[in-house]
Amino acid sequence: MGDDNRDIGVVARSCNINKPNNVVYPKLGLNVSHVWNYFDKTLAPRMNSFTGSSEIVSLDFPIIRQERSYDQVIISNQNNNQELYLHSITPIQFIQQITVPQSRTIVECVPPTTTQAEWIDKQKQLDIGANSHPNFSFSMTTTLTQSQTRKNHSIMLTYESSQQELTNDKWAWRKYGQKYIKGSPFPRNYYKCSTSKHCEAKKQIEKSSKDEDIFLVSCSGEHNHDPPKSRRYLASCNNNSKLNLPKGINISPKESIFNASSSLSKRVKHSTDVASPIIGTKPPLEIGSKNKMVVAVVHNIGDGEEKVDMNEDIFMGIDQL
DNA sequence: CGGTTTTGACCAGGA
DNA sequence: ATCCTGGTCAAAACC
Repeated sequence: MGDDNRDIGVVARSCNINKPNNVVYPKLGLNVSHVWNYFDKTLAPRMNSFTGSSEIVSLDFPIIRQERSYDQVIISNQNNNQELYLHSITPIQFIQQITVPQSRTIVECVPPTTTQAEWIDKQKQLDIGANSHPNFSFSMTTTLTQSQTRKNHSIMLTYESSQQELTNDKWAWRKYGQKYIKGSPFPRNYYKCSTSKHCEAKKQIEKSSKDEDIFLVSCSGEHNHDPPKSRRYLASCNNNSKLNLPKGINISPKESIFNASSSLSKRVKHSTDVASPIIGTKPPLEIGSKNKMVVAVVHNIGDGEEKVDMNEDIFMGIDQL
C-alpha cells in the first residue's frame, strides 16, 4: 500500500472514523449479536460504551465468519447473497516476538459474486491506490504483542489494559504466583483459570512502568469451557481505593515492599481486603490459527441500505505461523 | 471446609 | 559448567 493508506490511518486515529465520504455499502442484513469474542473486547474496548444511533454488530467468528485459502474473512448475511470481505493487507505473521499495531487491515464490501481472481484483481487496484470500491485502512490503538519466552512455553499475547477493563471479566482466575521482573518496579502476577482444573488458560498482569494507568496483560492458552455463571468475584476488590483494582493484583513497587516489610514472618498477614481471586480482567485471547477479530458498526441510512463503519481500532486480522 | 492468596523454593531455559 | 531470569509449585495462611 502506498501513502494513501498511511494518510487514511492517520485520519482514522484522529477522527475515530475511517471511511471515505458518501460511500453506501451493500445491505448486509447482518444480525446484531452481542457475542463478543476476545479480540473484539481487547481491540475495541471503547465499543462497550458506544451510545450512538448505530448498532454494534459483533460477528461471532465460528458461526458467521469463514475463511478462504487466500487469506480472507468473509461475513455473509443470512441469505448468503451478500458478503463482506475482510482481508489483511499485510499478512501478520508472528514470530518469536512481533508488535502488531503497525499492521494495516483493509475492509471492503464487494458483491457476493466475487471470485478469487476478481478479488485478487481488486487487491491490485488497491495496491495502486484505486478507489473503485469502498475500502478502509486503519491501525490499531491497542498494542498487541505476541511472544514466547521459552521454547516449550505456550505463546502469549500481551496487550495494554485499563483498570476499568480489568474489572470486567467473565472468567474466574486463581493467582498462583508473583514475581518481580527485571526492569520493572512492579511485580508480575500469575493467574490460572480456576473454573476448570483441565483448563489451560493463563494470564499475567503487571502494572506498566511507563504509564500508571495502564496494566500489561498477557494471556495464553484457551478456555475449554463456558464462563462461570456466578460472577461473585466481580464485586470483590482490594483496598486500593485509588485504583479499585480486582483483588489479588499486587502492584506495589519493590521499594514500597521493602520499606513496609517490617513483618519478618514468611507469611505476611494481609488485610481482609487484599486476598481474593482476581476476576474482572479480560479473558485470555484465543490464539488460534484462524483468529480474526471482526466488529462492524452498521448505520441505517434509509432506502433499506445500511452503512458499515469500521471503528479505527475494532478490526484486525491475525494470522499465525 | 473448600477455594484462594501469599511467597520462598524449585526448576528449566538461555546467556 | 555456572549464573541469571522467569515461570511454576506447594505449604501455610487467609477468607
